[in-house]
Amino acid sequence: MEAFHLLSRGGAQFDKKRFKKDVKLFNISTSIDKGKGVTRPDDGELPTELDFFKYAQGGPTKRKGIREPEQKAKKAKVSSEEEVSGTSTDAKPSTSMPRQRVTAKGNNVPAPLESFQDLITRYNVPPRLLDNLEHSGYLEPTGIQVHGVPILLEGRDLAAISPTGTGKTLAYLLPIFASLGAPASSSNDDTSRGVRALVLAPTRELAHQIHNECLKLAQGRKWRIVLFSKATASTLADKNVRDKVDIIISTPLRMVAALQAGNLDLSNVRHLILDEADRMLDPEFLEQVQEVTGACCHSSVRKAVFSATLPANAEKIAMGMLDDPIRVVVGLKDTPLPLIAQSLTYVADDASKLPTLLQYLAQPYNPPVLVFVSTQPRASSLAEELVLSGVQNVDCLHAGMSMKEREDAISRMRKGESWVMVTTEVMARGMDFKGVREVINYDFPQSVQSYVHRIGRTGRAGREGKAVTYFTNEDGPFLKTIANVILQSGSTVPDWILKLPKPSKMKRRDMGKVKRADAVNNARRIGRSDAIKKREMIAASKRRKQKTREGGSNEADHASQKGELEDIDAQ
DNA sequence: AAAAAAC
Repeated sequence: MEAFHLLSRGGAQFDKKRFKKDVKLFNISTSIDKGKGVTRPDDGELPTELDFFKYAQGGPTKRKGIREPEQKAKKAKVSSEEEVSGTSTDAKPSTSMPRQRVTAKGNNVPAPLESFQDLITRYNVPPRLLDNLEHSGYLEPTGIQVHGVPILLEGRDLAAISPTGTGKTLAYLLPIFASLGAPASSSNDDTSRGVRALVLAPTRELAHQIHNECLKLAQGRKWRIVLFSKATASTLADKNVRDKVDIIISTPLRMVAALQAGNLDLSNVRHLILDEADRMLDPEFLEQVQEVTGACCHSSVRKAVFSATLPANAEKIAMGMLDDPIRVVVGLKDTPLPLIAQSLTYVADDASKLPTLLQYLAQPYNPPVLVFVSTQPRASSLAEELVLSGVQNVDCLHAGMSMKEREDAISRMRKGESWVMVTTEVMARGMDFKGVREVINYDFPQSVQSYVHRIGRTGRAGREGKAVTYFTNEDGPFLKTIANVILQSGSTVPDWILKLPKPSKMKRRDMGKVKRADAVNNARRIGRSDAIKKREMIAASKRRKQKTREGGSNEADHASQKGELEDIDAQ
């Protein structure tokens, strides 16, 4: 009984506090938005359509990964395939979201929603749920909600691909709430006993955020919605407590631990959601996820995967998990939103990054800024350097910190007390800080997926955003790939970057070898012209080629780089 | 390709 109290009390209290905070933040940022929106009314209309056609017709910068799915959809005019053009959403009066092309592929695709009111007329959804939507500021369904919600409500499996900040969470929570039925605590019916919905996410912060969203939308209902943690997991050892839980939000490993301890029964789960699906299907997570999905053994469990990115290998695994799935794609897969203004900044080498960032922060900027680095130590030390350099309200968040420190950092972020947040991949996915207008990739992202998710922390819910990515000579091999992604989503990149050799033909240099931390050179480099940057990058790419031909040693590489850099400096 | 995150 005590355990039971701990469980429900924790949830309820947190709910109210969070709810108020979120509402405040939300109101402030929307009012700012309206002002901005007026000055640029056409935003969001141009880029989406233009870009699709540019690449569908095979422009000079076409990319295989983007063209393929679109072409397939056109070639195979099978009756079971349905293409929904943007026109279905065009009819709507006014949405804060930019219009995006939607394709829904699969057997008997349910008709999209016209509005949230449709939920009452078509699916008998309790009006209270719609009230909660309205109170939370959700007035018009987004593309993924319009298409995804009916699919889930009609009990179909779904693979949903929709850009960052386009309302995926609501798209899967709404159907869960609409079809969950009576709370387990007030029911003797076996079918509504115990956990009936499970949402898996890759980080605790994201699980936490999803949980808050749940509490907001489920207000007035007596469902027990549990954010799985060490404390809550242990309370579930009591079967009486366990049977009264309706929804669990968790990271995979926590679930695995509880399953193995025998403290968890997932045999009545009817809704299973993988958020950030491609991340969850990464080799390191896959086994854990499979163990959890395996434990969801009810014959009528419906599964859905959601992400803004879904590389081919992840999609294959996902589709294998789903039963007669419908695949919905909003916008272009693996592509950032056009309303994020993206740019690349050349910084020559690692030592040049800090002065560049300090210079940036010395000018007026839009806090909070999210700064992404590649490792935990780099996050800590950069944050420290910024503080020492006199930058105000610097925060740091990575998974090496204690849970308390992590929670505090998030809370400062939510309250707007953080101006510069230095972080790792832990924050790259799913986190929704409505105020974030700028993202800086201090360290070059390690994949297109990472890039798309990182910069997707801004430009959320129809707002504009700005993303800057630093690149060094060492980042050359992946520069063109990211440049193409930028181009594809409506931003521009310097011509000379697009003329770099193909990434596939370059071999990545061994890292950590040549670190020229010459402060004088660094200071000079920051102000260099494009022409010089171009020379340096091409020289770097030549060195890489030569090195792969020779299979060269460290010293040889060092010497040749030094020589070439000195040549350039001399001019 | 590679670090991060998951407990």
